[in-house]
Order: sequence, then structure tokens, then C-alpha cells
Amino acid sequence: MQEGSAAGAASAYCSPAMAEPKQTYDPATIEPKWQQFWREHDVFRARNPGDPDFDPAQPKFYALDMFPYPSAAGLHVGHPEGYTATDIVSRWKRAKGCNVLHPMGWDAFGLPAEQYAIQTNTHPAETTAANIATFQRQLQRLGFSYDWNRELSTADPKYFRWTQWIWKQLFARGLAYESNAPVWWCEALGTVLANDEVIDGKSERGDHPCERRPLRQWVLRITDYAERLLRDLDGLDWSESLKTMQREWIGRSEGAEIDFDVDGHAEARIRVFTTRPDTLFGASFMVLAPEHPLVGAITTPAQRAAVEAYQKKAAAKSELDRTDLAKEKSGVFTGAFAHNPLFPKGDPRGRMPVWIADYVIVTYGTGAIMAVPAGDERDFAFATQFGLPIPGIFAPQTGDAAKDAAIASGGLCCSEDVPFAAHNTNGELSIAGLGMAEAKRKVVDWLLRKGCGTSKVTYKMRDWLFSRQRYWGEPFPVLHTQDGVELVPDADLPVELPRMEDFKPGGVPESPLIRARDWVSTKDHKGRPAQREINTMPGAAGSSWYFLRFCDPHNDREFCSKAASDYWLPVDLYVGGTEHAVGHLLYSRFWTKVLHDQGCVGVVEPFHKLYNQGMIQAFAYEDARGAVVAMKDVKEVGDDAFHAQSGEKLKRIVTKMSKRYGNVINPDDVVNEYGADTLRLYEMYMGPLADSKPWNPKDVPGVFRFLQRSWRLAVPEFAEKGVVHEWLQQDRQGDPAIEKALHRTIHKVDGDIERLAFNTAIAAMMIFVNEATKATEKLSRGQLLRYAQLLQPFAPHIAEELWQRLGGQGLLARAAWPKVDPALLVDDEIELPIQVNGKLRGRCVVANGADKDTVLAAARAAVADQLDGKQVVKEIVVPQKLVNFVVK
RNA sequence: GCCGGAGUGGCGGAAUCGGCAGACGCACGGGUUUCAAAAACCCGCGCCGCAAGGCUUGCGGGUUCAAGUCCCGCCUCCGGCACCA
Repeated sequence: MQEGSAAGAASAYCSPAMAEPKQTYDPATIEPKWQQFWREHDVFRARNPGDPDFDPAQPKFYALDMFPYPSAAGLHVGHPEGYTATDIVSRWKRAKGCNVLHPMGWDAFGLPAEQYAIQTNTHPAETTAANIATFQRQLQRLGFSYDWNRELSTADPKYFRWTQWIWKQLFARGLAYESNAPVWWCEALGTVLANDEVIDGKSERGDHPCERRPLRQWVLRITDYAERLLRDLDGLDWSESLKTMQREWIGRSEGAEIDFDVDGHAEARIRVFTTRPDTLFGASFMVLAPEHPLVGAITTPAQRAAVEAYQKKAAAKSELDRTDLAKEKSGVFTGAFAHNPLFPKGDPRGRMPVWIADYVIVTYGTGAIMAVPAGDERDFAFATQFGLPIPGIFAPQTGDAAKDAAIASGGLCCSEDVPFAAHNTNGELSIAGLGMAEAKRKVVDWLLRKGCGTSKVTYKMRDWLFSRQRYWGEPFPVLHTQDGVELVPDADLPVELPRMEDFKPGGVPESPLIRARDWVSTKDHKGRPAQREINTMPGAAGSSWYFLRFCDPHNDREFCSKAASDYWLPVDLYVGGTEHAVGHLLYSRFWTKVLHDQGCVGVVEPFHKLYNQGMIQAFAYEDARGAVVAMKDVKEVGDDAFHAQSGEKLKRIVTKMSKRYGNVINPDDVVNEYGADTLRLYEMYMGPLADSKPWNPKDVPGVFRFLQRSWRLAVPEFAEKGVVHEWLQQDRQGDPAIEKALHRTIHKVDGDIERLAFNTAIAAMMIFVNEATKATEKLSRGQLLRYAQLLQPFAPHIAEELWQRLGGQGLLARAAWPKVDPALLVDDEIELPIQVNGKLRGRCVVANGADKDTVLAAARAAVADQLDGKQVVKEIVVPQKLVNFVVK
């Protein structure tokens, strides 16, 4: 323990050398004691239907944390933030009579474990086991009320046996397929990555450059579920911003596909996707993605060299460069002409040059567009740059004549809903005067009749790239035989990883498993030679269904019994960071829906209420140039900070914790110095759960002092006076003022936990303790027992200790939530602020429920000097709130 | 560029439905206690002003008896998306 710290000083008093034994609040003694007691008595075990002591009358509550990835760095202070929040809710729900499922496990497969294993030259299985042990020890000393009987690890064969089984179900439903399409390859990580793991052409983890490369991969057909993944968001209790992120990721757009003939190429038809089929009359050229398969066939000899050069340049560009150069459009004419289906063959109005340009993306829609410069900013920019025609199609009436004229002539681009001009006709079809919606309908109907177009919905979301070229992941239960792909029978699951000494990526795109020759070569079901799949599953595989396994973690016949998941699902409260907004949360929803369709799970959505905690940040100091100075070079003097070497005055900023800055707070240190209850309480007291907020070491002793004051309310300084104060040793009537304060506090804390406003709940308890401290000897045993009940979800150890000392019945962790008497929430007399012309001028005390005239009379008397000689034009009386006189 | 969220004392934050702005904590100042210090406890603490009083929730307008809260226009910060046809 650190010298001079609050708790450190406290334990010094407890040293045996002291003549009189003091009873100081000493978390180092009481916390391990209660943790051990709770574990030994299995206090937080959740009951499943069918368990001997299961009570069907009890409501269930499933409180879930995003389980951690057990990194070598150990627990970060960010972890206990969300974990404390769900623990408070879990303990509170138990007190309210719920059967609570609050489990914890380990997301143990994945790249970092393998990277770390390579660095330290130890096997990932060993480092992972060691990291799990550390995380477990760190979490267990925080006193979370997890049902540790349900602990699981995704890297445990007993677990991933079922990950493999679920994958087989996906395969059987046609939702898993092999593909050779270009994928994101990251050289530094030696693997391919899914779309959501690549940000601006760099890997999300490690920020390494990535490139598109064709490699054989397993892919899951999540796009088949796009519509349901979108639609079912509506019923979820998630933040709107998170739902928006998912909606945008799914990226639904409604429009039409239209076919264009290519002059002189009877076999070639260019199919485009457009959200504005109504603007077809304004289409003046076509643009294909450089990678579009038709480019080679339609390019004229004269343009071939230029087109191929452009294609080469586009291929060399990463997606990042492509968007970086977005300011200026680039492209090349193919020499070919397509024909607008609105006009008869040969009609010059339908003649459209075909270009290639990298602003058209091959993987979205059909990889080709019809360009309507009058109605699309990008097409407008392209047409302007290359001198292509911009036919005007609109007849706007905005009231701004100059603007209207510019739009009508095609001199100004307009993507809004404005009426079409009279010339939008081909004789058969006219949309003159129509708005967007009606014109769309008419054009698509006409195209449909002519057989060259149809309405169509597309999604931005791509299929889920579901394999990695790495060792430390779930093997696929698949063999490659001479007849093709063959599934490993259920009876042979799990397919375990071979024990390998060298699992480093070997500079080849293939997984290191390719070197495990004895493992790779096997026999198919006919006994003929076959090869195992050497790709492994991505990190998100195991985490896509762990919430299901928690319902029935020891089942060795099924991944989870239907009865168990029917009882527990959906998760009632799921807390974690925003970083999983599209990845994990979308994948889990997808797997749940597939398992639902399979009849294995009743719900269609796994997480009813989802809450994103903010980030815990830290202070750092930067110099005049804006460079962050590492904490070891910072000298703090009072409120100011200086550079230790140069003496330069530094500016305090708030930023993320980082090893480089040396501002990382280790939860273990905080527990050692102040105890787990203080850590939990401080993290909840910092501010709203959803906000990002900086860790301020100076604030921590404040909450410690609060716990100490709570302790002092019950426990005398010297042991000879008893385990609690003399006046608490038997029951008696408590002070009525304290009783009222207590009821108000219970009411406030109850409501605040409900809305996850833990900071204000703690403030309410502090107010109670401040009031109670002023009247310590008037407190009754019953009052303090109820206070301990309130404190229990937040600071369970001290609360349990106080409960025991006060002689509470049984365990506090199992005690019911205290009752509020509504009669005690109202005051007999209330003080009203009195305003004159909206400014506070006085106060008066009236009986609660006094009639308006009584209140007015008292109010007038209280501000008589202000009203003197003035005329009152209006009197506003808001019952229970205030009085306002408007005077002249 | 588009879509979210936010901006309140020296600091973290509170104000849940338009009704006393600044709860609670930190820091700071004063006091009690002490040989002294720490701890503990008590008092004070938005800004200007000796005071009376005035001003104050990023900025500018508006609605209202009353605006941190509602409306309009801007500024700044954070997050997400970003040539998605």
C-alpha cells in the first residue's frame, strides 16, 4: 500500500503496535472477506428453468457486458466502467426480486493474442490462458456479482465445438460460400480483413495499410438478411445514433436497374442501378467502373491504350487514394456509345458516350451508372470537366428567376424534387410537369413494359468475409475432397487446432496451418485423401453467439437448449463501447436470426436494450507546439505544469490514456490504494455513463471519504465501544427528519438506477450522509440498515460489512430493496420563491396545499417593498413551484 | 460536404415536464483540534461591486409572466459516414 494515501494511513492505525485497536474503514480487509464469502455460498447463481430451486413466478433479468478480449496489458479502467453499471443494475434487480443472469467470459481467439504470442515466442494457448487468469483475478477483486459458474472462453474446444456447429447450419442453409472476389489483404497482419475492420484503407487494429487482392475465402451471406436487419432495428431500445450507424452501414437504397444497348455490340448490354430512374431523359453519358467486365469488349482500338493505362492506374490506387483525389474527377472515354432505351435505335437523342472513371465503384450496384449531369452533383462535375453535354430536364418554380433559368438550361445541377420540363417525352411516355415520385413510377412502368428495366433495391452492406489466414481461431469443420467441399460430421466436432511450434505467418498468403501437414491431410467419408480447410474463423465468430451460450453454458448436447434461451432472451440490458456499433452487434443479430429461422432460438433480436458507455480519458500536457509531453517529463506544481527539463509551462488537455503519454491508470493500483468500492463508486460518480470524461486522480479521495463517512455513521472509532455505536445496538425509533431524508434518498436512488443515472444517485446518497452525520446519535439501526441496502449495488463490500455489523438478517446481497412511504416524500410546509417581473425578490413559507389566495397574500407580504407604488398587472402562481408578479 | 451528440464556475458535473441556475464532489480560502503536521470536523466559495445592486448556461436574435431547457441564424468541439449512383 502506498504511503501517505488515505487508506494507507488508515491501515497504519490498525497496526498491532497501537495500544487501542481502532475500527477504521479498511477495504483491504473487508473486500476479500466478502468476495470469498459470496463465492463460497454461490450467492449470485442464476436459476434456469428445471433447476431444483427455480421459481417460475420470479421475473427474469439478463444483464450482459461486452465480454473482454483478454489482452496482455491486463484490465483497463475502461472495463470496470460498463461492468460496474451492469453490476449495479443486477444487484438492484435482485433486490427487487428478479432472477438475474449476469455472466462473464472471454473473447479469447483473435489476432492480438497471436501477435503477442509471436512477439514473446510463446504459444497463443499459453498466453491466452495466462491473460485470462489475470483478467479473472482483476475482475474478481472488484466484487462484481457474476455467476462465475457460467464463465466461458471462446477458445475452449467445448465452446467452439458449437461455433463450428452453428457455422455448419449456416452452410446448410446456403449462407456460407467460398469466393475468390478481391478482399482486403493486410500485409503487416498477414491476413485478410472484413470491411468493418478496414478504415480508409488501413487496418482498424494497428493502422497498417491494406490492399484489395483476390484470395479464396469463406463468406457469409449476411446480405440475404439486410432487409430484416434493417427493419427489426425499429423495435429496439438502442440509441438513435447507433441505429443510424447500422442503417447507414446496411445502406438500403430504392431505385431501378436499367439496361442500355451498346452500339455495334449486340451481345453487350450495360445494366445500371439508379435511384433516379425519373431522370432518364437527362442521361447524357454512361460511366463504368474501371474494373467493369465489359470494358475490354467495348473499348475501340483507338482508345484502348488510354483505357488500359487508366485501368492500371486505378488498380494501383488504394481506396484511400481514390477518395483522397476526390476533389478532381478523372476518367477516360472508351470510344463506345450506348443507347438510351427511351428513344428508338438511331435517334441521336439517345446516343450516349461510354466512359470509365474511378468515381464509379465496381462492388456497388452494377458497377455502372447512367450519368445525369443536370440532376447529380458528381455527374455534373464530371461533365463539366470533360465538356460533356448537360441537357436540362427540369422546369423549377422557386421564385428565383435566375436560378430557375440556370436549372432549366442545365447550367446548374439540381437534385431536389422539382417538376420536369415539357420536353421530357419520347412520344409514348411523358413526365412533363410531374414531380419525382410520380415520374419514377411512370418511367419504371414504361421500362418494365419494354423489358429493359425494373425496380430494384440495393444495399451498401457486403457479405461478411468470414475467414482469416491465421492460426489462432476456430478451424472450419470442412474438408476439401476430390468431389469438392465436405462437412465434418457433428460427431467429430470440435475440429481442434493442431499443436504447432511455429505459427508465424510465413510470408505467404496462406495460413500457417498449411505447415501442419499431418493435420491438413486427412480422409473424407469414403476414406479417400482430403485436406482440411486451413483458413480459420475471424475473431467475431465466437462473440456472435456467446450471449446464447451463457443461458446454458454446460450443455454438451446442444449449443443452448431452446427452453433456456426462451427463458432468458432477449438480453434486457447490454452495455459496451461504441466500437462494436456495426461489427459485433450486426453479426450477433444476423446469427440470432439464422438460428431463429432454424427453429433453435425463439427471439429474432438478441439485445433489447443497448447502452453505450463513454470513454474514460485522462489528462495529458502539451507544449507550445501542441506536442504531448510524456508524464515522466512533466512537473506538476499546484494547478500548473511545467516541462521537467526545459521548464516550459505546459497546457493541460484531455485525451485518451496511452502508454506513450504515460497517463494510463491501472485499476489494480486504485484497488490497492482505496479499495474496489471506491473504484466502482468513482467511475460511476465521474459523470453520465454515456459521456466520455477524464480520470482525475484528485477526485478519487472524495468518494473514498464518502465511504469513510458512511462507515463512521455506524462504527465507533474504538473496538471497545462495540462493533457499532451504542445507540445502534438495539432497535428504537429513528429521528423523523432523518427518516424523511432517507425516504427521499431511497426514492431518488431507485429512479436514478432505473435511468442509469448513477452519478446523481451517488450524489443523493452523499446528501443523506451529510445530513445524517450532523445527527449521528439520532440515527436508528433500522435507518442505517436501509441505507446499507441503498449503498449495496454501488459499494457492495462496505455495505455488506455494515449490514452484518448492524445485525441485518441474512446476507445483504439477498435482501429486498427498501420500501418508500409516499407520505414521507411530501412536506407539510413549503418555501416558495417569489419573483417580480421574473426576477427573484423574496421567499415565503406556506402550508403545502394552501389555496391560491393564501399563497398570494403571503407572497405579497414578502415582497411588499417591491410592489409598493406599482401596479400589479398579472399574478402567476405555479403550485409547489413559485409566484411571479408582473408589475408596471 | 452530409448525419448525429455536445458547449453551464478554477475543474468533473447537477437542474428528469418551460418555473429559485450552479445539487454533489474536487480544488481553493478561513476556522476548530494539535508542540507541529496529517487526518477529521465546521464555515465560506459563479463573476463584477465597499455596498445597494448588477451580470451570468458558446455567440446573435425570437417566443413567453418566466428560457440552460422551445424556435430561427451562426461559432466551436467530439463521434459517425463520406464519389454508394
